Amino acid sequence: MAQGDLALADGARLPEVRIERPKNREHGDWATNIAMQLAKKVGRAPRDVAAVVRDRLQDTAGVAAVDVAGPGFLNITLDAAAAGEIARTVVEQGEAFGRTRLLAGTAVNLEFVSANPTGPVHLGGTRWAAVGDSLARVLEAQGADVVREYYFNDAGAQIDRFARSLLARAQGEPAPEDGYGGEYITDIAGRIVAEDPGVLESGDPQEAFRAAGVELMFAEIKSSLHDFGVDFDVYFHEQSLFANGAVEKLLEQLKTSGALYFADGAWWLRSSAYGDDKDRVVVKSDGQAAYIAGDIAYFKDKRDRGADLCIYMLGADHHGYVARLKAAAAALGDAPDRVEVLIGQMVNLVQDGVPVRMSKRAGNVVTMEDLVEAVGVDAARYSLTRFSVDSNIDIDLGLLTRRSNENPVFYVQYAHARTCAVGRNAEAAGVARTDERGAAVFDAALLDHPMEGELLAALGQYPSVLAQAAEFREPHRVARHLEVLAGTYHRWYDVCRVAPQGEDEVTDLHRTRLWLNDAARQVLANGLGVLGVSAPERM
RNA sequence: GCCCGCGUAGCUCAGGGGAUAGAGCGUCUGCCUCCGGAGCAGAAGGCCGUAGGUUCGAAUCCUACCGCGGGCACCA
Repeated sequence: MAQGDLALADGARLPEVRIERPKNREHGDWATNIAMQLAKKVGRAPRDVAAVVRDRLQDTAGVAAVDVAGPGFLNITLDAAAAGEIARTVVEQGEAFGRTRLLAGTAVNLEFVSANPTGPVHLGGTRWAAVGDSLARVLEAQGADVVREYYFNDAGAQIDRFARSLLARAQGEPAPEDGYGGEYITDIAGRIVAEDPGVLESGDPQEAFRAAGVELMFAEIKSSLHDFGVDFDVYFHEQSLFANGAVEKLLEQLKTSGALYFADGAWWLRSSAYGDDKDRVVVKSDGQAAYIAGDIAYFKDKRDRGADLCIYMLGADHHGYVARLKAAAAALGDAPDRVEVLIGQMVNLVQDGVPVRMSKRAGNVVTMEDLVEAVGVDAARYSLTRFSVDSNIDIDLGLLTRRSNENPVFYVQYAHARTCAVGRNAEAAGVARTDERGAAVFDAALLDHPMEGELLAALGQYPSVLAQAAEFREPHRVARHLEVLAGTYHRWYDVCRVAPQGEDEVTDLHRTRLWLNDAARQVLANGLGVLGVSAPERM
């Protein structure tokens, strides 16, 4: 074996080479742990392997240094010119920077919110609205075709309770014991009577209140979602599944195909094969379809409409559904990974440190509109999206209503506003990204200040952050990176001027730094766009 | 009892096998002659719930236990 050669041991396979933007700037522009992974396979010490790779890499164009560090990491540092190119790339790609075609051709059906039309969207639903819409944007940024879907649950017993509650209020009686008692019930009942004064004397007043009430509630939900920046492509009515006989037809098909089995007078789905603690009844012994029958039919409908992947976002109180939905897919002969269920934890409301109970029935509901009124759409969406959905979160209403700048959305938005201010000032001082003839003036090698290196690195990390957010279905990663980027930008602003001071001459350094400033503005804007939060030019 | 999630700085939370575990808020000390001080620099603050295991390497993966939150219908 010649000096510097590496030979794999018999039967050993080459590991995947992964090279990434290191978290710590002292570890260069790019880093890889390949030497540590290879060490055993080639029978040499990790640092020795790293040294061999280093010798091969260090003459590569644009590479300033390759260092072996720690237990055997390879840290690659680019020269200023190569590292600085990212600024030009960002500006030239504009809104496209960070987007890929990784999921091109994949049709995703993303179902979220799906709150019952028995009341306004509450805080939990508001979290899914913010996170779900952002996830849709994250997936679209990777090229996926996303259908945002809202399952409108208008066929169940809770709607009967809703109708009876409305009727009772209209007659001046208290809400029934199992009904809904919020103020909005009185409000809606009043609107129904105002619109149709004879409704109480009609043949079937409860049915009249049901139809009109659902209609009004639905319109209200749609409108508050729209004001929240969330517009669904499909509002799917549960009732439509039963109305056209799709469920019955499907059930017959499943009975004969062997997907269901008959026992104790009922038809069962073998959901226990998919992690459920027991099998579930699909057709009750009285011949009626159970709720899950609708789920199966609904899933089939989504697939028939072309969805390759069906993502359901559900609250933690529905986690028991995961196995059932997977089983539903299997009953139709689909692979269980056609179904993905994202379980999000609860949002708790705290007022001055004391938990507030949220209950539609009790009427002390905190709604999407309440939150927006208190803090605005941007702060509401951002503060709900910056957390992993795996975490229970406490929202202190007192804090939010105080409009304190504890909310990081201000920090990020301010960074964006500042990039715009710097751009305006640069223009006033005669600094442009181009010369008099309109040709680009960009000399990446001039961006050699350590803070510029950090800012360039933060910009360079954005595409992989976005890709990871899509892969793990975690839009909060984008928000967190924007906070890092905003901090880096503020520090850069502090030490590197774009506009010349006083009567100083405009140089290529100023022009080149304007590219960097504008690149930061672009990435902040792109990231905020993914979160559905505005990027103000002034605040 | 069984199932899901969580447990990281005083508080709220990042961290999806790597290097010295991070941010914001809060506390303390500094920085306004010049692109927005809604900013910046620095300090203090951690047995990453506990105990084992896998690995060259674990906050991260596995097991058990403890604590917190949420579930467990031939309801919808």
